[in-house]
Amino acid sequence: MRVESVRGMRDILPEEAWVWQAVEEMLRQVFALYGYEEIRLPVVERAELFSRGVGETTEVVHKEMYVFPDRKGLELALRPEATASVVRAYLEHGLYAKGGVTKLYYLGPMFRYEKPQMGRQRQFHQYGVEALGSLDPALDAEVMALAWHLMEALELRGEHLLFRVNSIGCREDRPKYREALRSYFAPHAAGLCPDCQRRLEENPLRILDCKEPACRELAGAAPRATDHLCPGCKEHFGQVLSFLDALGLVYVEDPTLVRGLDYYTRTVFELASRELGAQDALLGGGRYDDLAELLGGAPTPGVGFAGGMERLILVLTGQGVGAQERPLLDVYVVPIGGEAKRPAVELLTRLRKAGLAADMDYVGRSLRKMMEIAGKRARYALILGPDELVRDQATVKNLATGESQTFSLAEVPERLRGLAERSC
RNA sequence: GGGAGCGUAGCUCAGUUGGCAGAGCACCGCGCUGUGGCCGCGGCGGUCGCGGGUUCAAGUCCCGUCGCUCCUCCCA
Repeated sequence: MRVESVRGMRDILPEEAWVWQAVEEMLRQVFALYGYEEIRLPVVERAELFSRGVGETTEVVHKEMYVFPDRKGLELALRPEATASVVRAYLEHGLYAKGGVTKLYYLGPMFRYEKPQMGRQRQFHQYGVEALGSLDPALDAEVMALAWHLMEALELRGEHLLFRVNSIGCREDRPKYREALRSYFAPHAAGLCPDCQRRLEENPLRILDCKEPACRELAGAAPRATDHLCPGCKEHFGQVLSFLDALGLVYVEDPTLVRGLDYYTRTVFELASRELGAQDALLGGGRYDDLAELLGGAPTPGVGFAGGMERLILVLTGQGVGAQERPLLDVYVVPIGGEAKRPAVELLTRLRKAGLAADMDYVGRSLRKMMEIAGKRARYALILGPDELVRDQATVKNLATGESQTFSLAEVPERLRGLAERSC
């Protein structure tokens, strides 16, 4: 049988890849507006980075991570997310030594062993930002504003987007809140779904975002994380919300919002789209003030988020982005007869050196066919036949208007550049 | 991990109670090597996902398997 790609890992073909490039370009521009610089991280890390950072008991780590030993038996993992790597790199290279807030962004593939479906692949791609070194609630709000700015820059229609925010407190608050949840749910344990009965012991916070109707109903009246915050966390959350208001950001406070990664503290948020079906989270993030310590570094607060490229592009194409024309060639060179081949090849090179995107046929297509290809792919056809050659000329045809002009071979690249610039 | 549906040409899909493998689009050629879009004619293109089974005969029925899609789950 023919060798095929691995389940959950797909190719992004040119017809789609150019949309990715355009989106990535837009993301980079907006990141730069907020003072973020790119960091490029390895795709493979020590498995320990994630079991310590993201949490041994999280689904992402203990059920979905690609783990394998290298040839010397070192436990490695394909990264399931990038925040732990960013913090690892921050500590490893002493980026804190520069003082102030370190703002980093990344783009790249992540890996999780899940059942693939629409908007969920085993190799998927995330864009994300991390701001390290400040506890300031204004920074939480700024990170969220940046996320919203991205959506606006990409012209995502706001009515399909919902920003949810919550605070899950610090490491002192969390055990207390967990206990509060346990004692609330314990008497109703029989009414919970089997998963949640297990969660009651392991991680009662996750009962809150269970979608089982019975669990949801119970969760509705459950104690709220925001009622179990220490004074410091309460103050912080209040400040975050007031900065969000000041920035004019529309959001919903959602006391059931809990994230699946253990490193989150205080602020957590999520941006969902109604256009995505079951996998509706476009991006998610929050604060992770203990992560640096979990990884053996000095205490360093941080906030950030990560978004899924595939889902972003799904929403964008759903809104008709990418339906317009792909970038065209400037020129398609059409030689007529064998004599013209050599000058055509030479001319191609000169066109390209002049900065014009140019191509020609290499499979021996008929003149008519070459013109047809030119009409589809290029703005101009450059016809080079015996008639032109005797005069050292070429015919340039504007494929949108059908008009032709004749130029001397020597000046063709220059003249075409002039035409191409005017028509842009 | 649990549940459901679907896999036929590059793409979108027909294919009757089991009886010769089809269409449209795309691609290539010709009409028309001196000019693309329209039209006409012709052509290329298939391990019917894969492997078994039932049958005189399987795209069609049965079992398994892989893949995709949806729900659940998880999250980006």
